[in-house]
Amino acid sequence: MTNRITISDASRHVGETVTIPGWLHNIRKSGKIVFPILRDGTGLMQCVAVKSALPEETFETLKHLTQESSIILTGRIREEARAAGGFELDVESLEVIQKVSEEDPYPITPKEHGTEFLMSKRHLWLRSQRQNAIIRVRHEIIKSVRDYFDNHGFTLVDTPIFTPAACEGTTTLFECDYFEDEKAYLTQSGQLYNEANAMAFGKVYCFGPTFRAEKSKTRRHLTEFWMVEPEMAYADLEEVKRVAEEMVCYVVGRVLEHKREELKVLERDVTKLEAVLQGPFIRMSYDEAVKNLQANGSEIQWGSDFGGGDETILTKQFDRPMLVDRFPTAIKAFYMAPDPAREEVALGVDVLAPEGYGEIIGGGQRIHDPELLLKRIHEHNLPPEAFDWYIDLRKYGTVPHGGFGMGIERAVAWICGLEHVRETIAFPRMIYTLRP
RNA sequence: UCCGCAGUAGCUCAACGGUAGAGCAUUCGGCUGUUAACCGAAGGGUUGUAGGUUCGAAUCCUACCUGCGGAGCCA
Repeated sequence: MTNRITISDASRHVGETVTIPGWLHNIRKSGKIVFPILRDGTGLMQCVAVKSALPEETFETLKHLTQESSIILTGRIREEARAAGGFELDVESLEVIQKVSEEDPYPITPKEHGTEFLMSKRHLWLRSQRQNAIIRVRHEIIKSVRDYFDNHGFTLVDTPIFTPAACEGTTTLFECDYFEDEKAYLTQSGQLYNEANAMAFGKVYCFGPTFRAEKSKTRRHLTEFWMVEPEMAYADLEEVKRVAEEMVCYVVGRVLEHKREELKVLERDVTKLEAVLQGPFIRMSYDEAVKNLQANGSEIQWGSDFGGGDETILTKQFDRPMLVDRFPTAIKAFYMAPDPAREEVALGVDVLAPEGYGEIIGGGQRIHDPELLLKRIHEHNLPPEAFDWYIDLRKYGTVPHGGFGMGIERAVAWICGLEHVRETIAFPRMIYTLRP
């Protein structure tokens, strides 16, 4: 018969006696009155326990509780301007599920800690308000990405994690020895399968984990990350760009609409996110981008890819994301369609997030001409027999098509305004980081 | 793999060739409106590891280990 609620619902239970199961986030003591801060995963609630209003044993037990002890508090909810959340619970009774030992107290104290230490306690760090807010924003981003595609005629067709060969030749792959006759690798993109699926369903997307065995140690890289990849039949580069822009705007709008509190916890400057929706994204060709960079002090030459600093120089000039297209064919994947008007550039596009965040999306139009595809496979020294099914797609009713991939963690880092992608996923996997 | 920076109490840091210290956390005491509460006291250390220089090393030198940042590659 207990009136069990969550802290996020407190405003609807003012004046009621309720029960909230949770954990002791912190406690402040002042003689005969104590203020336990209860955490239940949905928020924080300041509670008040007055010695004179409680049995001696209850008060003493509460007073000596340690941080993160699991407790169930029962009391009356009251509006209270002095409490952080605007509501307060007058404690009437207390059930202790477990008191955390004084000899081995909760390691994450309400003071400063370094990232190295916090990462080693990632399983506990997730309980903090800030980490909680990031993961909740991540959830909203993923949900809105799915909603966007679901509402625009895309069918979810997930692609395999085990693959027989590299989707894109250069990057290193994780090997797996289980399968008979040949080695398997963890996927680094669902794109090739997506193309088959697009010919079967028209518009598709896949959403799943991706693995890159790169020796990268930067704030933008994870070894295991999540990617959403739409692919559309009868679509050209312009359509790919249109969909990418519309989707990003939808996602940013949804986060602004539903996750204001979380953005506040993260101290995110929401005007920066609102600016994203104020007008069309900046459109720039690779040629223009190179000229822009050279004029701003970069040593980039036409023909090479952007360095990390280059993306920062470009994106800091605008308050909206940029669509940079028509990269040199030589630096792009074998399946990227060349511009018919200019063979040396490919119909590829990157979306660069503002404020220096850089690339969050890469994509473009694929080669649909069978002869050209075969030629490119040879030029890239790829074994044609490994791509026989992929070549089939060009033999049986080939059509212009394209799509893109968005890295979820990079999108989360940008929208949350984070320094490093490692905080955007509950248990990040990086080189040298497998635990916890 | 390469180039930088850093490892001192559970945590965040100080001491920079001459007795290892503070704040937080923990314990005890005080306080009926606290907001990373505050005030007083106590316990807590093989200074990342192994060598070397020196009368004496947390401090200087060498190697290694670990972490962080960057490059390449990418979402």
